[in-house]
Formats: sequence, C-alpha cells, structure tokens
Amino acid sequence: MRRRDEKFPENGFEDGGGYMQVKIAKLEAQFSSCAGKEVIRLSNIFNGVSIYVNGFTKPSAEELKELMAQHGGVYHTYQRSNDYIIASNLPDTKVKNMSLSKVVKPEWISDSIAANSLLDYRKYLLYKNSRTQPQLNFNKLTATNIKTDESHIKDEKDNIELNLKYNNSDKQINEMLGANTNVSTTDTKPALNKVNTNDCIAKTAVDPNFISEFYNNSRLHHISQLGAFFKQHVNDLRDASDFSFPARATLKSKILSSGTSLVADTNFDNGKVIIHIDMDCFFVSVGLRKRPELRGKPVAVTHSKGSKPQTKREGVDRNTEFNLYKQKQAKKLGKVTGIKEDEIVFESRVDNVGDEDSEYGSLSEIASCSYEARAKGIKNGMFMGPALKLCPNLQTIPYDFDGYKEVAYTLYNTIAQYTLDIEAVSCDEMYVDCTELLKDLKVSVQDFATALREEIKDKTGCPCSTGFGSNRLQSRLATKRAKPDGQFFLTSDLVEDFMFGITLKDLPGVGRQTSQKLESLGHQTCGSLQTLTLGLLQRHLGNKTGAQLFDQCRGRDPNPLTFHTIRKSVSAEVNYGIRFETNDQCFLFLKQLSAEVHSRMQHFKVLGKCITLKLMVRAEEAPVETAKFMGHGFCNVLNKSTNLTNATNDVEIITKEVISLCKKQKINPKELRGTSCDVKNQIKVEDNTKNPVTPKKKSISLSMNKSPKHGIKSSPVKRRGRPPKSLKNSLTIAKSGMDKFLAGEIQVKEELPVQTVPEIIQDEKPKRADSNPDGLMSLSWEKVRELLRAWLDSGQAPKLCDTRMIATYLSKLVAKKDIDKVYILMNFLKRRTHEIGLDIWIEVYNYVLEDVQNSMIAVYGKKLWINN
DNA sequence: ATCCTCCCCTAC
DNA sequence: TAAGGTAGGGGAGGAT
Repeated sequence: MRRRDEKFPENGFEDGGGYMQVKIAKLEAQFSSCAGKEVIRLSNIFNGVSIYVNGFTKPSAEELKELMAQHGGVYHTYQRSNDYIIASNLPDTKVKNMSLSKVVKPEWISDSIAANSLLDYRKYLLYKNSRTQPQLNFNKLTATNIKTDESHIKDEKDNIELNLKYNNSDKQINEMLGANTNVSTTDTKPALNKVNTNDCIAKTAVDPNFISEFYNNSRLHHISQLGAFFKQHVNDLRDASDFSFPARATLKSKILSSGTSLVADTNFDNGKVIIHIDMDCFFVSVGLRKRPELRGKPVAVTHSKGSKPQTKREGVDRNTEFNLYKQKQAKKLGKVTGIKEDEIVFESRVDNVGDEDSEYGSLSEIASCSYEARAKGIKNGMFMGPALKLCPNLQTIPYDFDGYKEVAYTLYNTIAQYTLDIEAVSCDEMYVDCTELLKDLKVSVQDFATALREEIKDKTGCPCSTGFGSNRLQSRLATKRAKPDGQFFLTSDLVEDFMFGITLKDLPGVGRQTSQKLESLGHQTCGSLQTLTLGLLQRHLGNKTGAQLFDQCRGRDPNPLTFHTIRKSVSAEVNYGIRFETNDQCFLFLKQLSAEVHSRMQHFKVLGKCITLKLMVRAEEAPVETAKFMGHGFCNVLNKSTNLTNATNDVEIITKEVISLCKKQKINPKELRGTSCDVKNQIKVEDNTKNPVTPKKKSISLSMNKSPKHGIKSSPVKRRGRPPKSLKNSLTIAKSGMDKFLAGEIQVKEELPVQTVPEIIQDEKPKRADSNPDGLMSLSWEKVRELLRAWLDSGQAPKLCDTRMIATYLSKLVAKKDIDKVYILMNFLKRRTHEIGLDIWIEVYNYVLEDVQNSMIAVYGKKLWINN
C-alpha cells in the first residue's frame, strides 16, 4: 500500500524519530526503573543473549532464568532458533539429530557472571569438536522488512514448542500427586518407576521423561507443530506488516534482465492467479544438504538405521495382528462398497512385512523418500522392511528437525518478501494469491515462477515445485503435475481436458475410503465422475462431501484462501510406548498429558469448554505384545467428552475431567495402548459480511457462521448476553483485565505472579524496554490511549511512522480478538481526529481504519462497527 | 428440524 | 526395536 502513504503530504510523513517513538522510549525508561523492584538488574553481561535450558542443569533452569534476568539476558521456556542451548548432558537420541554448535554448558553463565563479562561460549561447548552443521543464517535474508519483522516476532512470541521441554513437569506432577493421591514419587517406588530423570532414556510412558522424549523424536508431532508454527508465522507477518514490499523491485529487475521474459501472459479465469508451492520430498531434500553424495540415489528418512535383525520379543504374533488390521479394513471397505468383505482386494501397509527377525522385518516408518526411491515403489509412510525388499540399496538418513524448521523459515520469508497473501498449509507447502503481486510486477506468471523457484533453491538448497491455477484446487493439481522440481500452469483453456484425466485419489480430501467407495461406484477419474448427478453423489457420500466432489471433479473450488488462521482446538496425543501396570500410572500419565495441553493452551491464549479423552485399548483378539516395538497394536478406540459450563484453561479442571472420564471407562490399565486429551473451542463465527461486529458487553463469544454461502443471516444484535446453548466448540481467547468485567461467563485463572502492582489495572504487564522490540504491544491499552491522546494533542503534524505504529497495534489487537479495546480506541481516534478537523489527521484516521478493517475481514470476515 | 456425542476420514 | 501427532470437516444415529 505504498500508494496509500503517498497520498499524505510529504512533510508530515517522513519516517523515523516519530513522536510516539520518543514517548515510548520515555515510558520504557520508566518501566525499567520500576521493573527494578521486581528483578534487580546487576549487570548487562548477557545483553543480546538468549538461552533455552534443556534438561537438568546446575544452576537449575529456574536459577538460570533469574540470572539471565539479573544480567540483561533473555530466558526462553521454549527453544528459539537464536537461543544458546544450555545443557549438562543430552540423551544420545537427541544429540544425533540436533545442531550442537550452540549447546553450551551452564558454567558459561556462572563463569561469565563471576568474571563480570561475557566469556566466549565456544570454550564451554558441551560437544567440543561438534560437527557443526552449516546452519542457514536467517539474517542473510535480503528483504529488510522481513528481517526486522522476523527478529521481533521471534523474540516476542513463539507459540509452538518445537522442542518440548518440561522443566517443571516433574515438580508439578509430584505436587499434584502429593496433594490428592497415594501414588508414590519416583524415588520411593522400586523397579518400574525407578528412573533417573536426567540421563536415562524414557522407555515407556511410565517414565516421567517419556512425553518429552517421545515428542522429540516423533516425526508426526514435528510435522504437526511445524505446520501450526508457520500458520502462526504468516499471521504474525501480516499483523506486523505495512504491506509494502520493497523486494518486489529487485525481483522485477532480476526477471527483466534475465531476458527470458514472455510477453504474453497466460489467462486465468476470474482474473485470479493462485500459486501452490510445495517442497519436493522435503525431509529428504533437507537431509541431503548434508549428504550430497547421496543425491541421485534412493534415499529414505527414517529412525531405523539398523540392518541387523533384532532378537524376537516374547509373545509377538505379527500374523495375527496384521490379519486383524486387514480384516477390519476389509470389513470397512465391504460396508462402503457393498462388495463381500472376503472378496475385496486391497493393498495394505502390513503386506510384505517380513518376520521380526528377518532382514526385511523393520517396522520403522519412512517419513519421506527420494524420487529415486519412489521409482522403486517406495512410498512415504511405508515400513522400512518392505521398502528394503523393494530396494535393497535404499540409503537411510536421519531426521533433522532443526533443519526442517530453518529451511521452512527461509521458504516462508522468501515468499513473504513479495506478498503476504499466503495461506500456510504446512511447513513446506503453501498457497499464495499472486493476483495483486503479478499486476504490480507486470511480468509473466512463468517468469515469476522460474525466478521464485530459483531463489528458493538458492537460499535453501532444496528444490520445490509450483503450480498455478485460478483456484486452490487447480493450483494444487498443477503442482502435482509439476513435480519434481518443476512448474506447471493450469490455464483456463486447459482445465477441462486436464481434469478429465485426474485420478479421484488425487483430489484433496479424497483418501483411501472415499476413493474406494467411488471406485465401487465405477469411477476412478474426474472425467468419469462428471457423469454423476449432484444428488447421486450426495446420497452416497453425504451432502457436503457429495457437493464438494461434484465441484472438484470439474476443477471448481469455491473456497477462498484464508490468510489468517484461527485455532479451534488444542490436543496432545500419545499412542506409542503406553504400557501401564496400575491405574495410578495411567492417571499420572493423563495428568502429564493434561499439563501438556494446558501449557499449549496457555501459549495460544485460549480457553476451552469441551474436553475429550481418547483411549486406545487392546482389542481382545489382539496379541498382548505388539508387532511394532512399543506400538499400540490392534486396538479399539474410545472417545468420551465432557462439556463444561465455563470455558477454562485451568490445568486442574482439565486434569480432573480427563481422569474422571478415564475412570468411568473402567479400562484395565494393562490393556491401554494410547491416550489423547483434546480441548475444543466454542467460538462461533457469524457469516454475514454486512453486519459489523460490535463489542458485546456480556459475552466475548463472537458469533460467526462458518458456511459462507448457505447464508445464515443471524443478526449480531440478538446476541446479547450469553450465547445460545447450541454453540459448540468453545475455545475462547483468554481474557483478563478489563475484559473480565465484560465477559461475565468466563473464568480466567490468572497465572501471574502474586505481587502484581496494584496501580496496574490492566492485564499486560509492561515488559522491560530491552526485551521489547515492538513498542506498543507491551503496553497496556490504556497507556496506548494516553500516548494516542498526547500525540493528537501535540500540535505537531502526524508522521507516517507513528500512524503505522498505531495501525499495526490495532491490527494486532484485532488478531488477538481484543475487539473491545479496538472498538474503544478506534472511536476515540475518530472522535479526536475529527475534532482537530485537519485533513491530515482525518487521513491518519482513515489510514488506521483501513488497516483495522482489513484485519477484521481477515479475522472475522466482517468489519468493525464504528459509531456514526 | 436441530442438537449432541461419538466416530471416521483426511492432510501434512 | 522405535518414537503410530494433530487439527479440522463431516456423517450416523439417537435425543430433544
């Protein structure tokens, strides 16, 4: 929106040294002096240093936290990429997969303090001649706006814990147990519970370190967390951006000078250009950066490196167990297709698995495999054993979870230089609406894609593929065609023929069950499915799915990209290593799981109302000993949920409900093979783009309707007071401060330190200036209002930087769903700017309003209601 | 009809 | 050995 800026008179809007910034600096000075009452600042040795503590250390994590605060450093509860990792020892499994170049002994901290200066951390590396990984340097990013945005975002937030650590979990659990049960703590119980929490690798869920150990190694956990992280990253980038993209100019000149420019642009329907970007076999590509000699060979990422057959475990019966899986699948397919279940032919992942002690017996799963491996028939998710059978010279490489995150960062930030109309799908995949971007660049789609892919490959060392289309479905299918390392443009003239040949299984949302069902109806391709009527599809597949399929097989997709995501549920699940002897062990684990969910909820600042417990219980026919080591085996699955009257994030309530749900099931703890704890949301969102959101006095649940087209016209006006009972899934943004008065029905358990200064009425306690790269968000909104008032009264011409700052702040409030505050501040701003009556101040108001309304649309799908 | 609850499916 | 998580959409069937 550079144009927006240009319409302001130049003199009043030059950047830098704005009124607000000066004011904020003063405020921060005040804060740091009054913050001194809480943390006494002894030195600034650790200025610019941030640490993350991994495992048991001396001094303890708590102590290190305090030391960092006293000496000017930053302590992170969750690991961030710039952190020094403080550790005294690390489990082998962890060491294998992480970059060790910044793993430092705690003595570095204590010695530095003793010496009163920051000592060279390299002298304190835990692993001396550590094979330092060629880490990508985020600061190399060219776009300056990204650089600044990202650095502050990294400091300010990090909702996702990629490296889950439970510094407090033992303590918490012991406290909980001490309070109300007779389960002994680890040191009083012999045998099973006797675990050295520091250097023993957790084997089963009985071990207090198990969750952390497991999550550190779980690819699925990482995939999930990374996905959530980058969705949030896009949210954050958008919140912080002024939507000017200086890097576009560079890209444009690069494209023009490359001389390949095609003049004629390809035409897309409805003028939209959607690009889908997907890294090629992501985990493998990242891994190959360190193993270039394996390029061109069949490669798989897996935990198992091992070739040698293992000794048999007592009681394992692969045949019985695998047959149970196949029977169940056959039964399901029989039901779905109407074919007799014993006549159904289908391929299963338990096919071709060798005996436990055979060369091909490994049940380790392949997370990702190279195209050379795929050529041999190997697929992601396949067991290692059968894969080796297909390709005996399959090379394996280990996971590199840090690497995935780094590459993903680079990928996202590369795109974000040019546009923020991004919908994050996962860490290695996204949709981008390029309509506006391409208009601005005035280059062909082809040249743009070529340049973009080249830049991504240069920066990450990993190839990606892109597809273009006029909607998300088309672009996605185009990417599939483009792979590997290619690009494809599904122009509107191609769509019809292209769709005709697409396999139904390739449609997003059509998995094994659906495609089997469709096949039993006699259809394998989109072209063939097009002969079916909407009604028939709906009868067989349900209303929604049928309608979606009807559209999809014609290349239609009415769903727009969603740039801003809102989370609706939080859960934690472990279906591996669950082996309990007693109920107490089971409940203890559920407490840990609840604590995990609770801590995630805290990070997302959400409350939830509906708590679901999922249990996997060994099926009666299934062997007690599972085929896969520590796996869940063949199980029955149970889901039980409770609906609380009030949304909460109280760990004790969650724990209590979860355990009570579990108790009701009367499961023999020895038969338990998996557990999950899920807290769901209940914000309901109103459709209705016409009716603006007005802040509700009594309810913070904003009513919105999800289905955009089957328009439901519920007016927001009738939604005073408590929301209808019917609203389900309440996960509400945690409120505090003023909102407590507005949100009568929500209980918020404050987990703030007790010594809250009474003068500070508001929720957000000001942070210290040095940990506060972004001014306004760290202030209470009332402080912001004061600042705003002072600015308006200053008699000076408004500057662009101040205007932007306010706009950004308010947009962030929108994203945080602090609509009440936005409402007050916007009306305040409107009133005061209009009182002043100068055009330039009116422009300021309009500028801010535009940003706020854009955010409102992104978050709620409708505009904020403003007085008059 | 419309809900609630449990369950299934899909995707990464 | 092995690390089978997580969020979201939606359907079936009973309760209201």
